[in-house]
Amino acid sequence: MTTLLNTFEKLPREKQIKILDAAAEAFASKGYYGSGIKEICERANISNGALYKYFLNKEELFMAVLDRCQQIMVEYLYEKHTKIESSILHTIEEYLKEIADICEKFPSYLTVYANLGAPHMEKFSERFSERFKESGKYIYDMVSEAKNRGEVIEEVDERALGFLIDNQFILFLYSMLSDYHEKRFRSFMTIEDEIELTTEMKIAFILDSLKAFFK
Amino acid sequence: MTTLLNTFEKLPREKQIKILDAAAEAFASKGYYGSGIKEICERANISNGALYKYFLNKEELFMAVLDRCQQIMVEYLYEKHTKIESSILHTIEEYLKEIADICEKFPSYLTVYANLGAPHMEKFSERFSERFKESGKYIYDMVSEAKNRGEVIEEVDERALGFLIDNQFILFLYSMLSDYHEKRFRSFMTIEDEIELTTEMKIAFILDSLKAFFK
Amino acid sequence: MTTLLNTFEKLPREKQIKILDAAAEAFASKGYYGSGIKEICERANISNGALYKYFLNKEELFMAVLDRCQQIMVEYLYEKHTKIESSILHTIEEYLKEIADICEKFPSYLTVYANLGAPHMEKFSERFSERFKESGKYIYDMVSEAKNRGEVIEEVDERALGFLIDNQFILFLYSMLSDYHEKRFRSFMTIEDEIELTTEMKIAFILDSLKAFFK
Amino acid sequence: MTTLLNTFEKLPREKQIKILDAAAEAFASKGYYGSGIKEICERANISNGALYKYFLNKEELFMAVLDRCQQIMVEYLYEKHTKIESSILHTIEEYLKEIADICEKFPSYLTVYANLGAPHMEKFSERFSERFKESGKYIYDMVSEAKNRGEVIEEVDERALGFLIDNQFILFLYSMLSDYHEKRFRSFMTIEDEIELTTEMKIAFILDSLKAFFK
DNA sequence: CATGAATGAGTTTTCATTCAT
DNA sequence: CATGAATGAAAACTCATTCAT
Repeated sequence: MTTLLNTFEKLPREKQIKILDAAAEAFASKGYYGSGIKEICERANISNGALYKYFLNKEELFMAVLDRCQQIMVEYLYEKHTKIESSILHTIEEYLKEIADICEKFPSYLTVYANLGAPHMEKFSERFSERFKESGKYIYDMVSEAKNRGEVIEEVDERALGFLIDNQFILFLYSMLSDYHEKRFRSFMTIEDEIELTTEMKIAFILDSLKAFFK
Repeated sequence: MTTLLNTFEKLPREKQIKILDAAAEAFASKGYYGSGIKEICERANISNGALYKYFLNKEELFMAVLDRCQQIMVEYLYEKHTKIESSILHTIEEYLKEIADICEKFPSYLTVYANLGAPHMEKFSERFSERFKESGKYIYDMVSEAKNRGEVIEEVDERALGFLIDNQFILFLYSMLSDYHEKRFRSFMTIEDEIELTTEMKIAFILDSLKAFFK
Repeated sequence: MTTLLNTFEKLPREKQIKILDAAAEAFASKGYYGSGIKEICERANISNGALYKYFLNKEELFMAVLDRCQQIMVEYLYEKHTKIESSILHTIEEYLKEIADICEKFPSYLTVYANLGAPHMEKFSERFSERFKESGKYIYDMVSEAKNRGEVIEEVDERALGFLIDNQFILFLYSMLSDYHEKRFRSFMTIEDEIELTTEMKIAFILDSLKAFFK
Repeated sequence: MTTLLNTFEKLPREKQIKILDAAAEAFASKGYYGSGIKEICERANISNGALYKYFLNKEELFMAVLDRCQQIMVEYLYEKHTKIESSILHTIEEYLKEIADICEKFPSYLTVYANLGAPHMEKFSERFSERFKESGKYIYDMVSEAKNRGEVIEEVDERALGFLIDNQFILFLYSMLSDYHEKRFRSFMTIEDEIELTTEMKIAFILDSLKAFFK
């Protein structure tokens, strides 16, 4: 009488999280196809069969992880920024800090989410296309309102600036999660491998790159 | 006395390319773990055993594909731009066109390359860390020289601007290869799904976002 | 002081039947190995655990279904024919009609029963070997009495005729339950696939094949 | 370039037979769903993977076994009887002997074939429906010709007699393969369990049951 | 060298059975 | 007693890799 997902939903939240965490960790570190059900179950300390009571198959488990990704991003990123009260540069800084924060708190989920951009993940990423419109709208509004408040230089189109800012966000996010993008960051900042590259430094660097847009 | 060439290198270049193309197509569309040796051999019209004569294993084959990625990028992207003769905005435009061009010519290789950023590809991406320094340097130089020519506004740091421009390049590249990033682009440009989004429109949009930096 | 009834026997007869019906349907349509406990429980509207309170395991459940098969056959087939009052040909006709009847009333049980003949069911069919003697005896008696009444031609051995008649019964039964045997029937009657083959036609055909034995 | 079945067809006939034999034995003794691929491979002395090179899946393997069943029956049963030269009773006797013969030579295949009549095997038996027409035709012709030669009593319809004879054949076949039907046979012959029931005895019994039809 | 059949450990998934609540 | 979540061995099937020809 109950759907399969309900079996999972009936679990204590703590256990749900443990399972999703285990899956997210696996998917983040080995990718979808590289991760095995067995390993995930071991990490989550549940039996092989239990997982298939909770989820119809591996795909559904992955989807559940993606749902939690979105949940996390909404809860920690978007909901915190419903009101833009201070200057846009400050807002951007706050936003970057927030990104850094959730990347530290939920690296696996964010990684899984970030990897959706790969072409062979199209099958999974489709369900997220709606999110872009929201995200795009959010940044556009931020810029638009700032322009109304006279904070933004006249010469630039709000949408184009929004896109540019979002690109900075995205690649900052990537740099928090992948060595590859971290190295790219270092390279532009001309920081040697031995020297530590702190989040603050990265944020300052990004803000620096953007300040020409604001009065 | 030549260096001891391995069996793959002894093949006629044409056949080498055919094999690498087949592999790149598979890896691009299905990812590393999702691609099977059998399928690649069939696409390349060689026998299963032959592949293992040419490459030690799947990993080595993937590495060879990555090497060709780099080769392509050097040949088509970097070597074409050793001299910066015209205005920086024009140079950027040319560069974006070039990116669009190689994405159309070698979508699979570029896709494979683009996906290296995923954390579970770290094992493979390490060998490319050197490239960033070059790439970073190249863009930095471009900006630096433009600044010397007085094309760039004073307020912005060359490295930060270089990073920002490179971010635009990267996400433009991604948008050429993945639906996911294409949709993100559309979302910011507020273009409906039904309307075609041409490369020219994207390039114009990016240039628009950057022009505030240049006099 | 009653005998120690097991839990199943303590259930209201109605519920017992519901469970056995569910099991019989599953076993008939998917075979013993193809049927799942879960599905049976769902059909019977009982919990998974309950079934294991009633039966030691799947095998015992199957045995219980077989017992009900036998019960049904005794009740509907054998008990109805304790007295042979009319002519043997008429008795045979009545018998065939009875077979058709219970096949329509209890197709699942009859199917399960019919499939016991398969060698991989030997494990289960052993407990029925006794039944043959009864059944054989019954038919033998029928023929024997008819012979005494002078209805049967002299040249034929009662036992051999009994066997032959029983074979007709059995394959008629099979034809009521399985498409395969139905098709065989059609083939001999040279009836096209499109034309309906009624039970009456089959019975008439069988009687026709037997009438040479009777005066 | 080659279809999957061809991989199997390329094997030396001996090995093909060994694999099909192993499969037939398993399917005969445990049924389709009760038989495991692993066990079959072990019996055939091939690896698990090899089997999947030869056959797309378990179903295809089963089909191949069925094909061999048919092959055997055609080769040993039908082809031997293209001409009916002697008296029909003698022909029937020969035919029964032949059945006994192939049952002894290929018990597994015959068993698999015999079990196709079970309703849950409908999925597989469909492809054999054509065979009935042939088989029916064959027996009908045999009876028909005998009638023309004046061997058959007038009162009986050829088709009905054909059906009756075929029923005897089928249940004789079953009795060679399954204990269950063997016991049924015994019961009608009133032979004790301890006494051996030879094939000759069974054949004689059947012939006895049929002789009333022939002059 | 090239071939492609063979291997077998590994994958995802199922399911009879158990057991805490 | 009843429940249904949990178990884990076993199923069908895959695939990177090897090796006889």
